[in-house]
Amino acid sequence: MSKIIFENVHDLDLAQTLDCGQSFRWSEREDGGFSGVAFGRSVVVYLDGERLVIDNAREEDRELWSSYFDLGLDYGRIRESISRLHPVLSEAAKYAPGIRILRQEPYEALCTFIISQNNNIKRIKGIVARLCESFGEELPDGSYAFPTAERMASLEPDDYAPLRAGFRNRYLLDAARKVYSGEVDLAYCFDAPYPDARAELMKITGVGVKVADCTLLFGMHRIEAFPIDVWMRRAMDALFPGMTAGDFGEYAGIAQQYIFHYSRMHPEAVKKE
DNA sequence: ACCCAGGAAATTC
DNA sequence: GAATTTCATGGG
Repeated sequence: MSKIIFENVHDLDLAQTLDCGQSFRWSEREDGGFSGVAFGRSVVVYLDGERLVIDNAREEDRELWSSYFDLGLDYGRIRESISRLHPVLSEAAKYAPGIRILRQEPYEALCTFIISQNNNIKRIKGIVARLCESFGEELPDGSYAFPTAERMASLEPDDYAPLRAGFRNRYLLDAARKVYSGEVDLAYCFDAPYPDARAELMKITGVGVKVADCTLLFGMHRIEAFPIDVWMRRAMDALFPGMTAGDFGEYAGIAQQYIFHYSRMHPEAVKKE
């Protein structure tokens, strides 16, 4: 195992990106790095100036990690572009300029955002951790991969009880079975027209518009997606009255992340009364 | 005891 | 059909 190093990395802040509610599998270490698992690889990542270091990684996975952190996209340019759309959006973008949209595993994004509904980030992380420890493959360092749809589809509803995910248990099972059987085609969602991709995911019980949008944004890198949850609803009402998802352009998903993060950091600015 | 949490299904009007 | 209630669980 060795280090993969990416030079001249801009517009990346690991805390803003890994701890902003798009992924639930990273935890910050004492030394400021983050440890986590993606694509069945357990690594530690940290920033050293403009060098992004992926530790405990294999050199052959260089492209995988470049893709995961979306290093091919110029976020500085995009931020300039969307900042011109609205002055408040410009403020929000300035507040967390290091957010990037990760390219997570589609099935993992699907499951974690099913778990996210009517839930909070701290508890989501706990349920996801128990899901991986219960049904995911154990990795050499003792951590766990995200479970496969095949494994999850083979279980019975009662097997999900230890996750303490409540009413979401049957949603997870339905997602696993439809993905494993091919009834829901995740690969199709990468390139299909947006409404069709969304409809494909909504064939799953427990997947509505918002969970579908999050899955498309964080699992299929459909950055035109603009998920609206309770925080975004408040922000839209308070800061962008009259505007809709379509007004935020082809990079709406990135704008959405700036707004979501800004709203959570400034609850008084968006909460009514 | 009550309210809320990166919602969606089930029920009721 | 649109509006309201319910759904588990845990923390404040």
